[in-house]
Amino acid sequence: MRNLADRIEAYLLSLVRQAPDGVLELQRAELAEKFDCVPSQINYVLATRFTTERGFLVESRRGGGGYIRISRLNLDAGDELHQLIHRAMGDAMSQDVALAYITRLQEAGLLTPRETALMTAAVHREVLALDLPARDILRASLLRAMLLALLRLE
Amino acid sequence: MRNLADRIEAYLLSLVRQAPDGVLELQRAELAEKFDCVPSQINYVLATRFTTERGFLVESRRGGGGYIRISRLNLDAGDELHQLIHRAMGDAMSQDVALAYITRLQEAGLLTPRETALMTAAVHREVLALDLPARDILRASLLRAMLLALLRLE
DNA sequence: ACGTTTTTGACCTTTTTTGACCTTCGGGGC
DNA sequence: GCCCCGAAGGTCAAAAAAGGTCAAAAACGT
Repeated sequence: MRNLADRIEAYLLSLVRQAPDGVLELQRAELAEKFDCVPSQINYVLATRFTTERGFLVESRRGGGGYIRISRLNLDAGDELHQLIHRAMGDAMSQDVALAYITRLQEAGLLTPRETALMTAAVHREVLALDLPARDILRASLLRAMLLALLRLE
Repeated sequence: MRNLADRIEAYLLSLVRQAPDGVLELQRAELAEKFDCVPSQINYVLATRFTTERGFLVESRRGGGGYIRISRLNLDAGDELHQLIHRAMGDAMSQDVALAYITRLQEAGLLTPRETALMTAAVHREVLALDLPARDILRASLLRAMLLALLRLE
């Protein structure tokens, strides 16, 4: 295989596939050791290959007993959400647009009334008290994170 | 399990759950002995895991016949939610404290798993990408807005 | 030759573990 | 009653154990 990053990707991919619940946990230093590379190479692979766009979730913890966890998102179920998050949504969003998305998701039966209320409240401009270019960026980040969280539960 | 602190936490948690009235009493030295660690490790676990935000009260007594007592506080009525929003919640909140509250509300049956996931995601520091005094203020405002929104639906 | 992707390394942050030293309480002896 | 002693538990900071970030250098593709 061509390069280190690709080899590490292939290795991790095979481990994730083998994992019964699609969840893989490992130590960064150990993996770096195995491939005889610097630890930050692992971060590079994770950042470029195991993105949410490709259907992965990466979490980690520092300190004694730290780890990196890679899980596969269950994509079939929430495909509509996934599309929305990665294609339609830009990295800045006005309140109106955000509310329109939320409403649409509720109408599609993807959000309960309580969930809709929650998200609607979160996205309001008085809550996100920032000046304007920043506020719209924060709103997009917030909405994306919340939708991603739902995707992860499927 | 990954590390000592997590193992001790799990052990204590299981004992507290088993205790009929949610009160557990133990000797620090004995527990340290059981896990083969220094006694102050126990204090570390208590300080980081059995906090009031997570719904625990820890008391202790020194000297002969000394002990450590862990009790679970309960958060039942929606009335508690009011309290949380108006009083307990200052105008700035760290991620840890926010997560602790959200977890407690879920445990009290006031939030569904999806609502918990939504709020948990919203409150994360990578999502709220601001510098520090501002981030904690925004987080408090966001959490308050989301909880109020749920309260209004009742 | 130029832009893009990969590789590397220096430096940073978070979390846990450990140990030296301190405080409080109860009981015995005076 | 007062003092001392041993039996608890408490505090704090250093060391250790992870993982993260960022930008420069190298390699690659066209």
